[in-house]
Amino acid sequence: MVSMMRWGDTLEDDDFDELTAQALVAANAAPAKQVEKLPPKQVFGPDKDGVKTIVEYKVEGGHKVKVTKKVRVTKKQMKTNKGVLERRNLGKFGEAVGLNAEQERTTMSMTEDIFLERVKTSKDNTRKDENFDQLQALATTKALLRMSGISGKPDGPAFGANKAYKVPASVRRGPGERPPDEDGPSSLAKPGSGQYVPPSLRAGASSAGETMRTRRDENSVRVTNLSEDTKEQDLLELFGPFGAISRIYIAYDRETRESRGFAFINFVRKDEAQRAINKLDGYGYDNLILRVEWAAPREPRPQQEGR
DNA sequence: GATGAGCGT
Repeated sequence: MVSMMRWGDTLEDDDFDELTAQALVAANAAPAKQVEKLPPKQVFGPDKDGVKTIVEYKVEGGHKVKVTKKVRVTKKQMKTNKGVLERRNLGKFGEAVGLNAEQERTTMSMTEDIFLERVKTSKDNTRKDENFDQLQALATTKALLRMSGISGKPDGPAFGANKAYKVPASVRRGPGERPPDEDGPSSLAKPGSGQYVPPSLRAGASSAGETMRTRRDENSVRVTNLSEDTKEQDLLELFGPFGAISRIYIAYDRETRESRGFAFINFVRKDEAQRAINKLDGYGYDNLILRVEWAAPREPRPQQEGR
C-alpha cells in the first residue's frame, strides 16, 4: 500500500489525513507483507460533476474489506486536480525515460540543464514575448529620461550592480493585456494592436498641446528611506516596470552633494503610479524598508517682488 | 527623518 503511493497522490489535500493515518499504521504495526497484499488504493475522477471515487482496501478483523468512497470536490480542487491528472499522464522525459517502477521510486541525483528566462533586459527590447509591455514601458521611460536630461545610459557594472531587485510577479502583465484606462473612452489606437500611443493622446490626457514640461510634475510619488548611494538608474530599474516615468529627482545636499535619502518619481499615468505605490511601499531595498507614497504638492516658490 | 531645481524665450 504505502509502496504504491505516488508523488502526485500526496498533493491532493483531501487525501492528506488518510495518508498520514496510513503512514502511522504502517510504521507502528502490521508486518509489511500483510499490508502489501492489499490491492492499491485507486482514485477515479473527479468526473464532470466533481465527484471523485476512491476505492481502497483494508484489513478488518482478519478480512479484507473493500471500501468505496465518493467525494465531491470543490471547484478550486477540480482545477487543481485537472493539473495533477494532466501531469500524472505525462510521459517520462529526460533521464527518467526507461526507468522501471522500482527505480522510479528511488530518489537519485540527475543533472539536467534548466534554462531560466531573464525577466528584464535593457538592450534586447525588440522581443515580442510576454514581457513586451514591460520592455516597452522601460524603453519609453528611458527615452523620456533622455529628453529630460537624465541619461539613459545602458546598464553597466557601475549602475545598480549590487542591487538585487526582481520585478514582483504580480506586477507583470500578460501579452495582450493593457493597463486599465482610468476614465473616458479608450485611446485612439485599437486596444491590443500593440501600437504606441503617446501620452498626449491617451485617455485621461488633457487637451492637445500639453507638453512634457507640464506633465513632468504630475503623478508625483515620493520615495523616502533611500540608501545614500541610490542613483537615478536604480530608481528607474525599480519603478520603470510599473509604467512610463517622466522624471526622477533625487534630493542631494547642495553643499556635500550627498543624497538626502529621498526622491521623487513622476509617472505619466496616475494608475501606474498608484500601482507602484501599492507594490513598493514597504519594499525591502538595500537593507532598508522603502516608503513610497503620493508626494505633497510642491511648495510654490516665493514670488519675486517688483516689476 | 525628510516634500525637489529652475524660469533662460
